[in-house]
Amino acid sequence: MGPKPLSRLRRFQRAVTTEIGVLDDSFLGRGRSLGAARVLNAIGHGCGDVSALRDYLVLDSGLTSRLLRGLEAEGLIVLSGDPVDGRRRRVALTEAGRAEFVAYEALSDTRAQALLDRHPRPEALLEAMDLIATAFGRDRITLEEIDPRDPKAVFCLGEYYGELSRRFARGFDVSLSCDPEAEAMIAPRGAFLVAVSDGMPIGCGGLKGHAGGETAEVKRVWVAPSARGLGLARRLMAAIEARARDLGVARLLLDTNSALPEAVALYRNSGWVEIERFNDDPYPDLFFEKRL
Amino acid sequence: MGPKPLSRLRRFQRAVTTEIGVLDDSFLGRGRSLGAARVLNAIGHGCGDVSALRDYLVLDSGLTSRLLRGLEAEGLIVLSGDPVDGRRRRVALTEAGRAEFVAYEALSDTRAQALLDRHPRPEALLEAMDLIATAFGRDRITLEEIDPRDPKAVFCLGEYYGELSRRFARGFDVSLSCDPEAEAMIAPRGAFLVAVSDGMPIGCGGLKGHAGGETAEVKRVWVAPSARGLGLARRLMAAIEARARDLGVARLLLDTNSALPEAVALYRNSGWVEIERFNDDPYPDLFFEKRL
DNA sequence: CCATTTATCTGACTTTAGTCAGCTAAATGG
DNA sequence: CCATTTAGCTGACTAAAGTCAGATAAATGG
Repeated sequence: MGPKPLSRLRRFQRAVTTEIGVLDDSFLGRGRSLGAARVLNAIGHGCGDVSALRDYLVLDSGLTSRLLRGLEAEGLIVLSGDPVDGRRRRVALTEAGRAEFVAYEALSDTRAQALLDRHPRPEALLEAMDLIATAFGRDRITLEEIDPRDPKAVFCLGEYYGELSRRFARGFDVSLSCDPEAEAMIAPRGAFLVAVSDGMPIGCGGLKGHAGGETAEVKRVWVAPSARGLGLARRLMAAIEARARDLGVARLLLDTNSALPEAVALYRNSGWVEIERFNDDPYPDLFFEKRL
Repeated sequence: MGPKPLSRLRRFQRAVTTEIGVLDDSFLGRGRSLGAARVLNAIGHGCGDVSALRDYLVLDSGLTSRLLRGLEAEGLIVLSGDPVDGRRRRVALTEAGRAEFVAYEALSDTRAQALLDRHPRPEALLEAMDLIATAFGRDRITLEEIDPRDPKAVFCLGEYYGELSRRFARGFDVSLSCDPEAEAMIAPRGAFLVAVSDGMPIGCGGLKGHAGGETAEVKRVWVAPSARGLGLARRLMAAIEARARDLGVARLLLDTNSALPEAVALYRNSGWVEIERFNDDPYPDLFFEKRL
């Protein structure tokens, strides 16, 4: 019998606390206490008001106040009253503060890079890190409707195409497939959704509509390998269907390939019905329909 | 262009510091400071003398002394002089100390279990954790010569057989293969090595010898998926060859299968020469020799 | 308008972590 | 044997983190 799950988790904990602890050290060494550096960093990352800061860093209100006073005295931040609620205070970096923030970022980037450089196969390491980060943050995965030409969307589509060319026996070439024009996947004709976990795009799905059409197509549904098994594809499909209903679509179509059995299984057990081929795209070999 | 390696690493860092921080909290909440709890824990995990403790926890000698004094006053530990070196001091848990240690362990096990339970596919998560823990601790991977019936060896062999049955088109059944008797892989006839990373077995390899024989066979070389790409197989092979030389072996043999191309490539580029079939085991289809 | 709540600030305080110099006793290397 | 090194102990000290009880001013709910 091998190592138990708990002992594996504990081993991971030991490994990570030492290695990742080194990254946290980059908050020291600029003549400021860890607390002050953490506050400066949180502000740099967009914590615009004091109460948000307290919540984020889980600090006592007295302590927060004192740390802010210190940074203010150094000329790194400016505090101002909130125009809406006079009790609240807003906080922003000064020019000097931004410079300090950038210096901290550079420091921890250097250390992070060193950590990656020491490793012979960084890509495998990063994939494992993505999986863990996504798993830990899975309650905070959000779906956002964006332009399909947005960098996040472009990233997802690129990964999607790459995966198809790996999984299809004869590869995949976008230019041979019916690549929908961007306008077809933007409201009011259609929509494009990305799933985002802590700023990182981990899945997508498009609704390709026709002007005023009652029929639309679901296209480009993809979930990052690190996010599989979390029910994200189902959630994306549900969101696309809901959005289609909003846009007045009565009938949804999609085409897919039997080389993607997980996707096919999902369609079959969520109300989709197999139909005859409805286009002459060379890649799909399975066609589905769903009435909304 | 997708997320950069650094931002992926930083995202991992954020995810892990919050989630793993929760596990560290289990060191609080028993009325003792974090430092004292860490010391108690290290002793419970086998830090038998004070200098080892200091090294492990990276503590100042004065601070260590004070923390030990505190635990001693609570009646949780006993200090004694080292019989060999009178300057050193040995430390052990008392009955009460062991009870406290167990209570801490139970606390963090509960939290760790909760973390695993929240996840829909714990096995994928644990595999990613193993990969990261092994990668971070790769400078501390040790090779140990053990009895092939030791639980660590048995675990590795089980994983090895499982992998063969997955990779061979017609599966793998140990009973049909020439399973070496344990004595053949124990000195002076042979040897069995395991690679250990922070207590976890992550690879193995056996040297199967004949009594007083000049020829021996390399068997059961396996590296855990989480440890691949670190050059561990090469290191194991080198250690087995060195051990073979020590035992007076002049010629090494091994059989393998073309379904394991990484292994075959390793043999070919490290001095092994392909030869004719030398046994009637049904599984191998490639045979190698190396003169020492 | 008034009582209550909320966000922030201040001063006084404690605990913890960690440093440093100096001490003792044992071991080590000629 | 003696000078030096090493392991551990102690006391004095500092910095950081965190707690707590008010104080103040603005918002909120009748």
